Parts: sequence; C-alpha cells; structure tokens
Amino acid sequence: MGRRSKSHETVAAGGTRRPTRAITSYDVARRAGVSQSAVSRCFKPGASVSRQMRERVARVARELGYTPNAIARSLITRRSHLAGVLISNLTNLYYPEVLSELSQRFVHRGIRLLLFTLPRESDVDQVLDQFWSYRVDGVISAARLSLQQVAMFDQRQMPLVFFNRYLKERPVNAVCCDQAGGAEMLVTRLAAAGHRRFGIIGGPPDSVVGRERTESAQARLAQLGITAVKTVGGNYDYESGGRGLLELSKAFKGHPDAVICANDVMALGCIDFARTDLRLAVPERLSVVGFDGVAPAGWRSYQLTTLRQPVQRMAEAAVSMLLDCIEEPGRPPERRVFTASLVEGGSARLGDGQSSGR
Amino acid sequence: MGRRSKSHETVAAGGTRRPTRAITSYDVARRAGVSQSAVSRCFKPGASVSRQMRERVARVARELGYTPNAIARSLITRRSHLAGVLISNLTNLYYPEVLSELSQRFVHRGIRLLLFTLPRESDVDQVLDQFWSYRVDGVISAARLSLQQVAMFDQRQMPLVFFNRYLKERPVNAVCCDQAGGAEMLVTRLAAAGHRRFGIIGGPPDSVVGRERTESAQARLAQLGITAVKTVGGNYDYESGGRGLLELSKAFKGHPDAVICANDVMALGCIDFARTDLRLAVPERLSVVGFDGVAPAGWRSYQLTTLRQPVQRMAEAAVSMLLDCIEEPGRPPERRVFTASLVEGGSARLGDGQSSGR
DNA sequence: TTGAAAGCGGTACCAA
DNA sequence: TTGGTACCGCTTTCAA
Repeated sequence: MGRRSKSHETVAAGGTRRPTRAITSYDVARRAGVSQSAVSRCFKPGASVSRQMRERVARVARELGYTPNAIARSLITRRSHLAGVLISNLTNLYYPEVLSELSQRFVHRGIRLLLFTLPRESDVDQVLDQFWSYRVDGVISAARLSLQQVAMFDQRQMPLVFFNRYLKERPVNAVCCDQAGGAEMLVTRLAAAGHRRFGIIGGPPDSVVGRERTESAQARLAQLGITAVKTVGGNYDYESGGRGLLELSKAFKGHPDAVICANDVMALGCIDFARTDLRLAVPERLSVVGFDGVAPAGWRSYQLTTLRQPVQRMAEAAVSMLLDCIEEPGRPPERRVFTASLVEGGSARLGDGQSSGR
Repeated sequence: MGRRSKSHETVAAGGTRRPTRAITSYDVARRAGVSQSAVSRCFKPGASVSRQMRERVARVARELGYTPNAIARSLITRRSHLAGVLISNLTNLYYPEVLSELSQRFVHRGIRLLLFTLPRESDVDQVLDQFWSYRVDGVISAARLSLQQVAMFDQRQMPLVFFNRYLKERPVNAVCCDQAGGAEMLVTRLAAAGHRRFGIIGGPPDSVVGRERTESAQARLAQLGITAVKTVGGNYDYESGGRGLLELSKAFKGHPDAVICANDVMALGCIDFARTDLRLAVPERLSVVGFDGVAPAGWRSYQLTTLRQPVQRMAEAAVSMLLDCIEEPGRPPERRVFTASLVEGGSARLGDGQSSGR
C-alpha cells in the first residue's frame, strides 16, 4: 500500500480523537472500496471513468461531505484559478461598478477573485508580494504600477492586464477607454455652442486617466484658439467640485462659461455649489460636464452631461484578455481601446452638434 | 538524499528547458549550500536560526527572486489566510463602503479577501462550494443564508460572521445595526412634528434588513395610533423611490405628509420625483427620510435626513469577530449590535426632538 | 542550530 | 477503465 494509507488508518484506528481533519479523497476511497486515484478522476470533468464507479464515488462523497481541496489541486496543476484584482479606492463610485462586473465575469468562468484595495499607492509592493506567494493565475490592475513593478510581472511570467491605465514607456496589456477623443469632442461641442471661458477641475496628481482627460481638453481648447482657460486641481470627490468652482470663479473674477470636471462626482459637487452657493443656473449660465457615467449622474437633480464608459464591455474585455494571457503565456501585449459615449444630459449647453468641428 | 532532490537535480541538469517552474525553497537551499528545511525556517518569524544562516538565505532568496508558496504552506498548516466575503449586489451603494472597509482591515491583519458577489440569491450554493474547496479560514456574509446553508458551516467547522443579517431561528455570529430602534425613533420624531399621513417604501421582499426597517416603523406608527399608513414595495434603487411615491400618492389620493424609505437611494429618488414631477417642496410639504447614510445622501441637493450606520466600526467588529472565531473554534455565537446615528439633514421636518416620546 | 525525512491532499503518468 | 506511485513546495517532528 501507499505511504499514506498507513497514517490514515492510524487516524481511523485512533478513533476517539475528534475529527478536526477534513474529509479527503482517501477517506472516500477507503469507504467506497476503490483507489484514491479513482476518486480523483471522478472529480475531473473529462476523465475516463465507468458510470458505476462515478456513481459509487459520488454517493460516498456526498455521504461524507467531501469536497476536493482546491489548494492541494493547484499545488500540482500550478493553476490556482485565482485572479488578483488591484483597485486603488472603492469610494470612487466608479470602481464598485467595475469590481462588480469583473466579479461576475470571473465567477462565470470558474475563477475566484482575490481583492486588494489600496489606501495609498505606496502599499502596492506589499500587495504584489501577496500575488507572488498566492500564485494567482493573473492580475487585473485598476491601479497604477511603476515600470519596475510591471517588470516583476513578466519576470515571473505573471499575466497582467491594466484596466483604464497603461504605460507610455512600454507595451502592456490594457483595456482602456479613449479619454482624449471624448474630451476633445466635448470641448468642440461646448465651443461650438458659444462657451468662451473654460474652467477645468482636474483629478489627483497621480491619476493618469485624470491627466489624460484634462490635458486633451486643454489641447483642444488651444487648438480652437480659446485662451480663457483656467485649471485647478481636484481630488475626485464631491467637495473638490465645489472647491474647484470657487477657485475658478476667483481666477476668472466672475465665473467661467463652462466647467470640465475630470470625473462625475466632482461635476455633481460643482453643480450643487453653483446652484446653491453661487446661485448660478446650470446649464443656463454655467455648463458643467463630467466623465464616467456613474449612476448618480443620471439622477433627476443633475442629469449630468457626461462621457459614459462602457464598463460592462470593458470588464468583459479585461477578463477575457487575462484568460487569453493565461492560456497562451508568450502572447504579445495588446491594448483594447473603447469609446466613451456622450450622455447629453442637461447640465451643459451643447448646441446642435452640427457646427464646425475638427 | 531526499526523494525530491534527485528530480530537482535532473531539472537543473536538463538545462535548456525554459524555466517555467517558479523558484522553490530547494533552489535557494542548493544555491546557499544549506538544507531546504533551513530555508523554510528562515521565512518563519519566530524560528530558531542563526544570524548568519538567516542572512545567507535572505541574500540568495533575494538574488533568485524567491517568494514562499503560500498554497503549499497552507496545505500543511491548514490555514489559508484567506477569508471569503459574500455580498449580494455591489450596486447598492452601501456595500462598496462595507467592502472597502473590510478589505482594509483584512489586509492589515495579513488576510486575503476572496470576493463573491451574487447576482441572484440562488447562486449561493455554488459559491459555498468554492468556500469549501478553497478552505478559506472563515466567511463574512452580507447576504442572506438559509438555515441549511448555515448548518453546513458549522458542520464543517467553518467560522461564519453575518454582516447586518442574522437568523431568528438560531444563534449565529453577527454584526448588526439596530434598525428597529432607529426606525422607531424616526417615526416618533416625525409624528411629534405633526406628520399624520405616512408612506413607507420598503426594500425587496428578500431583504431582512429592509423588512425590519419597515416593520418597526409600522409598529411604532400603530403604537402612536396613526392609521393613515400605506406601504409599497421597492427595490432599493433610485427608480423605486419615484415609483413608490407615485403609488403612495395614488393610494392617498393626494400625497402623504412623510415618506420613510428603506434605504437612502430610494429616498433620493423619492425626493427628486417629488420636487421635479409632483412639484412638491421637500421638506416643506413632504418629509422624506432614509436609512444607511451613504455619501450622496449628504450632497447639497439632498441633505437627506437619514440614519447613518457606523460602517467602519461595524467592519472592524466583523473582522475581529471572525478572527476570534478562527482562533478559538468552539466559541459560542455572539451578536454585536451597533446603533445608527440620526443625521438630521434637511429633508424632513423633525421638530425640536423634545416632544412626547415612547 | 541544523539536516533528514515524513507528510499535507491532490494530479498525472504508467502498467495492468 | 483501474490502481500504484511519484511528485507539487512547503512545514514539522526528530536526531545529530
């Protein structure tokens, strides 16, 4: 007999000890009077097992409450069926949607989601260690990683897909939304509708997406010859929107015609501040636009004019891209760029959209 | 030599094959000229290892990029350092906060979070299987589980802590927020302020928390002798709030004086519908209150009167309760009940709060 | 303090 | 189709 049947029998003989040990395939095998490998095969989908063997084992397994140990399995198969997900902060209102979508898709494909939220960017390194030690099959990151950090991934041949970020310095797998095109289009429409004085409320300094949004807007404004443009910093939260508008109003010694906010939540804060504190009608006297298309942007009080990201399709793309990378390790990096769709809403005067353009 | 050193040497001799295998403690041991067990000990906090051994191994490990395999470790220690988290739907706006808090606390304690979101309650059984097979150390559930499902947990001696739910039928570990007390207090204040016709917009049928909120409100209303009370169903989403108010208005052939919504998001929908569609001033002609204390409830457009749950403290309690259960398996179930705090806001006329009470 | 050896609970290959 | 056996990569006695 094998090396372990002895010890298992010992335990069985020990009798009185309380059964803190979980049921194993050996227990099922002994009780069913078959070999342990047979039990293992019965739990493998396409295995060659006779019908009676399968039934016999299934019955005993059910009686004993046996569930295969995924930990042990992944030790030898080198597939943990675990995917790591890295998200900077869940309070962003946009991320919960992303996370929810990712989670559904993964479950659907038999993959478990190991979640890591980052209070601060500096904690990334700790988290990466967890990925290495848990031997996750791959990682989706909605947080920024340094070049060095990314290098560690391919050094370990660990599949990595970025969600809404990427690296300029080198090609990486990424699912993105075209922020630049959307921002330019927004600016074009706003300018065509007669806005001349533009305020921009940016995201936090370390947000690549935010910078992309604001810089594209600025570039397009410059292109159109509009020079009355002020930019202030923001933090992606509701308060930033109001604070930003206040700063802009001071800078303009009046108020801008239009405010472009780097995300929806700031835009909502901006609208509320305009209406409540500055007594400025939106959109009549002030146009406000945002980015993301989160749920509250659509609420009646706001009806925000915004660029909605196709979160569902992006999540689907990210998950399937990650799985492709896992299946085919040598795969060259790919970048899939989705287009945001304009939600016209009612917080900005956009004109008819037919005017002169690019 | 051991049974495996042979095979490891073979691989090393094989040479040309690409190193798809990750670095193991054997690789480090060979390179450092020490035993594998020594390497293992060097990565165990309180182990008895000489300083030079520790340094030597650490150096080689760094050179080789070695990270201990947590999978293999947990196979023998029977501790995965994985906690399962079960959440019904992340779109609820309240759950992302909870999840974020839980995640932080777990990371803090060296525990990884295995996330499961449920599109439908019926999927619970599948998810449970995952818990069993991944041998998570414990589970926090913010989703409802049946008596049978809970029974499977203690059958497997798997620690379980409910978040904001519990079972009437039997004691379980749970961290809750006192919905009933809060609801009664709200009703009392509203009644004292002169409201007589009450509308209630409930949660989905399977939400225990929602039922508790509405039933307590109803009970208190009955106690106060107020009979003009109508209840309609809701779905916890924004639209439910508007739809609910519409239904209530029909039922009352006019409109209620106050609407109690089973969560904040419905309350916000209710306010918007009242103001925009019914042209009813809130709070002057209609008082609206909610439950939860989510971020948008505090936005200037709403300033919702609501009962805020102490999410952070509750998350902390849930995590530490779970860890306690893991440390001390036989521990009898405990229920920790937190109190919601009234956010007076500006969406309801509450009077001075000094009036006659219970 | 160090090393040898026996598992943890599976999978996979091989011969029967 | 079935059973025997060698691992996966680590922890943990037990001697030395």
